[in-house]
Amino acid sequence: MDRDIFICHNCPMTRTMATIGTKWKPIIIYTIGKKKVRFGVIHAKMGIISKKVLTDQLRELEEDGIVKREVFKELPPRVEYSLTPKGLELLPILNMLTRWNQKHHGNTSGKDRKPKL
Amino acid sequence: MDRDIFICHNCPMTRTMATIGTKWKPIIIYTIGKKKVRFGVIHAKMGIISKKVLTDQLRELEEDGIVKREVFKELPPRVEYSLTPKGLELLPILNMLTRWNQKHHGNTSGKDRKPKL
DNA sequence: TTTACTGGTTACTTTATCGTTACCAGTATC
DNA sequence: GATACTGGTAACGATAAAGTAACCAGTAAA
Repeated sequence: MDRDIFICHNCPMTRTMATIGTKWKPIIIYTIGKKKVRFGVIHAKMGIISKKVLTDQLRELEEDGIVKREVFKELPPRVEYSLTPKGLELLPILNMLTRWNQKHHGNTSGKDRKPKL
Repeated sequence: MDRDIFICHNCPMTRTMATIGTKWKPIIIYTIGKKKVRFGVIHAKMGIISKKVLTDQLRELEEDGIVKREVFKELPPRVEYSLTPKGLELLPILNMLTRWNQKHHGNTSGKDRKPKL
């Protein structure tokens, strides 16, 4: 349901989660990093996301000004993605999150809540 | 499906998202903040999450050592939740995320991707 | 005796998100 | 002519996540 009136609706954390809080977006941003990468490379690196969902999420990230999409008029098509300045500001924050997780779990801890992928 | 072998599985960002990347967890952590709050207060402040899901998410956060749950032997029952030291380390990072969002959207921008709540 | 309170639990339903499959187009390669 | 390439799109199906509704228990209040 689409409720417009509730207490937490406009709290900053809720809005932030709406923008980048989906399952894949932080991982996509993290995968792109400071580079310019092609769609196929992102897809190969991420390995398990479907092409359809990756396309959808990249579109939303582009719409939100987090990711820049460059189309080269070639065949077969070549499209490169990179983070905008706005997107680049997220990287250190995401890195802090991953360092927090690593500090508390290490890289290969068996006790991690396993990703549902 | 539960796939055990893929490229991005053990990347730190994926593991981090598995731990706190669900829709509600960052908002719960943000709502608790530095205080000790009762279940009913968290629920009232968040406003739209169901009791069942709030209970479930708090349980997982407790299991992951992010949230501390204190039961007082009273009737009707009184349970207070607070962040553990591990959980408190997340707060500044979540605050950075919300500041990033506010910097780029402001508090009431109509252009935000609306939370699907 | 009935209602209210709190913080749950459970079975089932609904919604959101993700994935599958087939298709597209235009060049290059075989 | 068929296949391969890339980066998509669309319709449909599957799964995960969230929500609903009813229930629980034991005191207190009405």
